[in-house]
Amino acid sequence: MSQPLADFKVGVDNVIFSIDTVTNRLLVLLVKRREEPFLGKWSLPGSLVRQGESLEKTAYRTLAEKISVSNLYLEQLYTFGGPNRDPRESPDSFGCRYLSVSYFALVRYPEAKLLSPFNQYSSWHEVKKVPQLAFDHNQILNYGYQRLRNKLEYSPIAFDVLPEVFTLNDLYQFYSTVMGENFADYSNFRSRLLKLGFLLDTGEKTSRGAGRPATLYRFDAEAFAPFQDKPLVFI
Amino acid sequence: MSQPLADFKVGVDNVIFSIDTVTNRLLVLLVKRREEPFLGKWSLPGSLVRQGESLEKTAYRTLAEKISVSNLYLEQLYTFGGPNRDPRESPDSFGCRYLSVSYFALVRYPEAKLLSPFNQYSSWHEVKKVPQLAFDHNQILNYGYQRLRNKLEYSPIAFDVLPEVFTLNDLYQFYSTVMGENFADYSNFRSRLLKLGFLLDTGEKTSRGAGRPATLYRFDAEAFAPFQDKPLVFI
DNA sequence: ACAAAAGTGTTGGTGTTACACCCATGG
DNA sequence: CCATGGGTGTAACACCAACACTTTTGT
Repeated sequence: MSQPLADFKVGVDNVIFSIDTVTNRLLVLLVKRREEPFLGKWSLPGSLVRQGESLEKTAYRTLAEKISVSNLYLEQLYTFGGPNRDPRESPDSFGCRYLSVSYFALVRYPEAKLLSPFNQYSSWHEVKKVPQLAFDHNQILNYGYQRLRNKLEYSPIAFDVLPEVFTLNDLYQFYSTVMGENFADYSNFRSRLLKLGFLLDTGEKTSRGAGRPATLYRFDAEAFAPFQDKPLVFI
Repeated sequence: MSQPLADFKVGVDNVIFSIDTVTNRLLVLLVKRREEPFLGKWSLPGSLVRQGESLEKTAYRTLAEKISVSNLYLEQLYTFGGPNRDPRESPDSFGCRYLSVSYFALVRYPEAKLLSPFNQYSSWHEVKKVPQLAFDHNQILNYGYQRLRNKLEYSPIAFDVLPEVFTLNDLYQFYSTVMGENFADYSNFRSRLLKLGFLLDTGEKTSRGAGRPATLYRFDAEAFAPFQDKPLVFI
């Protein structure tokens, strides 16, 4: 205990993803900073942890302040806490460190309406075209993007965010939007997922414009259980 | 900013694994607590973050205080920070929260000698037989164990901790000690790894007692590159 | 010679890729 | 009747599990 300990303020920064299934774009929610440092720059939505509040609760609150969410997936990402990641922690500001516990979220796009008081300052950005962000937020975003792709390959998080019933094409669009160009061919994606057996045929069909009507499926969480941590699809 | 913010002390807890290749046991380093709370209980080695010190640096320092390490793998695991995880944070202790950023380490066993001043209070424990630990450390340990198995399947971390040159049997023992009973058969493990082509035959042989001498191999980091994030072995 | 350790091969089955093909509907 | 989107099938190939087998050493 010879060395002085660091004092910390702990904040939560959220990487909130959403998939616009109409234009097939992967989006991330950013807010424009209204104070120094980095005034006017885009940044990840974040907030400091309050008394008696768990980290996850802080993450959820931050999210709920920006958008109205009904369905989402949320998990911790990484903790960034090196000295000098925040310009405010210069020696004359009491040597206080800013620790950022980052969370990763996936929300249902059509329902994730931006709340009005923040409309001017927060908006969805296409992940491929995000500008330079405040602090080390570009790094956090990249880390989150990687995690998103991993999760999609191994976990059923897509079903947390797709409608109750969906077509196999919806699912395929969703996956290929996130995974990028060199994703598997539709017919193989299809047969692989159906063989796994956790997609229930509802019997209902839906017709979108021309073409044969598509079968609507439903995700069966119980039937999925055996596939925990096993890859669902390949690239 | 209506609600009061939480004050934090930030510590790092390490899950330090090691494989005893002689007895084929997976070990974790624990220290016996010498102060309240949980006086006398075993716990993960941890330390509070000092001024100007990065989280990773703290993790490394904590590790170096307990054992002399030359070769290791270190990565961040998870941040546990809910209220009430530490009994010290009761309302009469200023409502201060203890945040634990956990790190996961894999060290080379034969060289990881315990440093003398701590000998009485720290020791290696077989992972299968760890007692009840202080705080939420059992939870952290389990989380680390899961990560270890994942990492072994997807990353070449075994080679950070095996000697420069090793036999395929050494490698197999290493893997099956961590992965458990139902791990692949030796001959299949062998042919799979050799086919991948990042193990260089050194031409040298080694003889251990009776039996045919084993070829010594070396890990080739460059040849490994294409296999980033792809599974190396199967269960 | 024999046991022990190292290393090779075979076989049946399964998964994956890439592609061609059939089905149902709207205009 | 044809373009469009939905859905099925298949041949070639790579891979994996299990297990039997050969080779090389120490005693």
